This record gives sequence, C-alpha cells and structure tokens, in this order.
Amino acid sequence: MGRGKIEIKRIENSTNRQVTFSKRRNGIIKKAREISILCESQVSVAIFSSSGKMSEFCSPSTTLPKILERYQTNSGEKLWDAKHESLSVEIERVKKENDNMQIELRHLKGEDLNSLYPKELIPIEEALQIGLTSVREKQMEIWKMHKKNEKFLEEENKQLTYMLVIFLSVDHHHQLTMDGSVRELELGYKDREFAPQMTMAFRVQPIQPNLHESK
Amino acid sequence: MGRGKIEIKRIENSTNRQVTFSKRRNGIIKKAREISILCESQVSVAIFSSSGKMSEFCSPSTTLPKILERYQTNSGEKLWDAKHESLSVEIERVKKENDNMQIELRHLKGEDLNSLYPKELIPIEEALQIGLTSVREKQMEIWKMHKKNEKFLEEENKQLTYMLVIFLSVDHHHQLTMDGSVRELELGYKDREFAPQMTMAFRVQPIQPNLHESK
DNA sequence: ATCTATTCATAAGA
DNA sequence: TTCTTATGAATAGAT
Repeated sequence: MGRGKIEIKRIENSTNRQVTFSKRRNGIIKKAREISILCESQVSVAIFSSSGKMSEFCSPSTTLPKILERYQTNSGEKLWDAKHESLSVEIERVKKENDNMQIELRHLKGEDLNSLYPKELIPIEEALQIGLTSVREKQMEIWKMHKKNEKFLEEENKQLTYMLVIFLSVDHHHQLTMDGSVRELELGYKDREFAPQMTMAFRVQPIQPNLHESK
Repeated sequence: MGRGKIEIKRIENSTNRQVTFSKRRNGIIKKAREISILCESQVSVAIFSSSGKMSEFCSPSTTLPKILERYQTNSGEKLWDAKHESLSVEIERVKKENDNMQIELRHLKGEDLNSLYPKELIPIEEALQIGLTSVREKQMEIWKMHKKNEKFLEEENKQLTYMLVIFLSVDHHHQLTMDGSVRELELGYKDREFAPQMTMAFRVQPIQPNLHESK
C-alpha cells in the first residue's frame, strides 16, 4: 500500500525506517482502538521504537495490570509471579517462626500452660529459673557497681574537702602562691604541684559509667 | 475499506462483530509483526475477544516480561510492583515483629542483659517471677490431680476387693444366684442389684483424664 | 508535514 | 471458517 510494494525486512535507510515506524505505529494504534470499539474487545499494545521511545494503547474501561492479569490466566505464563512467590514463601516462613516464638513467649509468661504436656513444663521452669537467676545476678552486679561508685565518690569528697581545707588554712606568707594555685584550679588544673592527682580524681566520673543512662 | 464504509462504533450484529473481530485481529497482528521487522522495534499486542479468547503478539528476540519491564520503566506506572512492594512491606513488618520477640525471649532467658537499662530489668524480673509462679502452680495442680486420681483408684480397689470377697464368700444355698450374677458381670452389668454402683466405679477412669497424654 | 499512486485490509456476500 | 471482490484505508516514496 504505497507507491511500491516493499519487502518485509529491516529498512536499511535510517530516515525511511524512522518515518515508516511513525506512520505504521499510528496505524496500528488506530486499528487497535477501532477493534476495541467495534468488537468490544480489550486490547493492549506497546511499541518501542529502536531509539527506545514507547507508544502504547490500552482499551478504555480497563488497565494494563488487568490485561496482564488476564494474560497470565490465559497463557498460564508466569510474568511476575515467580518474584512474588518467593516473597510469599519468605513471609510464610517468617510468620511461622513468629508463631513459634509467640507460643514460647506465652509459655514463659505462664500463659496457655494447659496446652502442654506435664513433662513439657519442666524445661520451661528451668528456663525461667535460669532467666530469673541471670536477671537477679545482673541486678546484684549493678547494685555493687552503684555501691562501689558511691564509695569512690565519698573518697573523692574527702580528698576534695581535705584539699580545700589546705587551701583555706594556708598561712599568710604563702598567700601569693595559693592565689596562683586557685586561679589554676579554676582554669582546669594545668600541670603544677597537685594537678596530677586532681586530674585523676576528676577522671573518676567518666571511668565509672553513668549507670542510669548507659546502653 | 471494504464494500462500504463503516462507522467506528460497536457492531450490533453479533455474527458480524465476531467476523470483523477475527479479520481485524489478524490484521493488527500482521501489522505488528511487520513493524517489528521493518523498523527493528519491540512490540507487544494482546487482544481479548468479547468471548474471552486471547490472541497475542510479541516481537521475536524479546519476551513479554521484558517488554513489561520496559513499559514500567518508561511509563513510571506500577504494574506489578505495587503488589511486590506490599509484600516487601509485609516482610519487613513481620521480620521486625520477629526481632522484637527474639529480643524479648533472649532477655527472659537471661541473655543480652547488658544491653538494657537497669530499670528495664525490673519488668523482666517480674514477668519471670509471674511465669515461674504460674508454671509451678500448674505443676502443683497436676500433682494434686495425680494424687486425687490415686486416691480414687485406691478407693476403687477397695470396693472391687470387697465385692470380690462377697462373691467368693457367698454361701452354698445362694450358689445359683451367684452364678447368675457372675454371668451378668461378664456380660456387662445389666441393671440388676449392685450394677449401678459398678457402672459408676468403672466410669472413674474416663472422668479422670490421662494426665500424661492429654493435650 | 503533505501529497498521491499504489498496495492492502476488509465489509459484505456467498 | 474461508473465499471472493468491491471499496475504502494505509502507506511508500516523492515533495
């Protein structure tokens, strides 16, 4: 249909090919629309030019996903279900794992015990006993740390008090030196005289973790 | 194109419609094949007749899934990814649930306690305490049931022994009656004399569930 | 793009 | 469905 018959094979002239593509693509889409109206059929057409541009037609009253759904049903071909299936399997696996843990948790919390054989109670009791022991050991440990920390702080206080007393009771012919020292204290204990001890003393806090906030 | 021009609207005559569908469908698929060859383009056509039959064309060297992949990329439309995504979200949700339970379980078992704030140990200890109490109560309950059952069986034994003694010690001028009674005993205690008590006695077993097998 | 000679597709009939 | 054929549509090549 044209000025001459053409053989159905790749058009070598790139311009011709481009033009022909454009014309025929419109033709196909027009025909697709016509058949969908004339014959009440659902049609989906997707055409990609060699340059990658896409044209499509999808009969009104439907959508591509619906068409694809029908396509799958009709052809039996798996378009995307393979991907979905593996995900579904994964979900099932994880859910089952979930259920098992849920049951275990409930048992440990003393729920649904009637669904167990008497002898199944024994490992649960043991687990609870172990858990309780561990938790209490941990609490004891924490308590000890608190106590140790307290002692440390008390010791610290004593030292500080002692040092303050020294400062405050120092006699007059050392006045100048003391003033200098106090100033250094305020400036952060740069290395002079007792500065090393002080630094150590003030490091106590960081070395002992904050027991209420640490993770 | 034909013996007369036709308006593009639903063909009312069902036979005509069917014939037209068949012809035009072939035409479209032929054109699709031609453009794919002439212009090196990728084409996908799917046509469903109103009766539900499917025809399709897909340019060689590709597959529908590939075409669809390109379609999605080009159109930005979600064909199956919506489904895909919802499944992924579900997996994430379930996995997270899983993780939380896993952590809770580990804590109840006395593991990973270092990752907790001290005050978080308290509800865990309480839960363990409650669980342990429940499990032990259950065990106690079972033990009591066993004991009760034992007593019941002992009582039973006494009764049976007593009855046997009566049978065996019955005097000779009742010989005939006894024989009759024994036969009845063997036949299943049809309603005579002591039969009601016996029936009750033999019901004891079913009323007391089998404590080692019941679920 | 638009034109137009040709080929093609197809409506109607058999 | 298939064939036939008159007719309108599509389009190849030119402009």
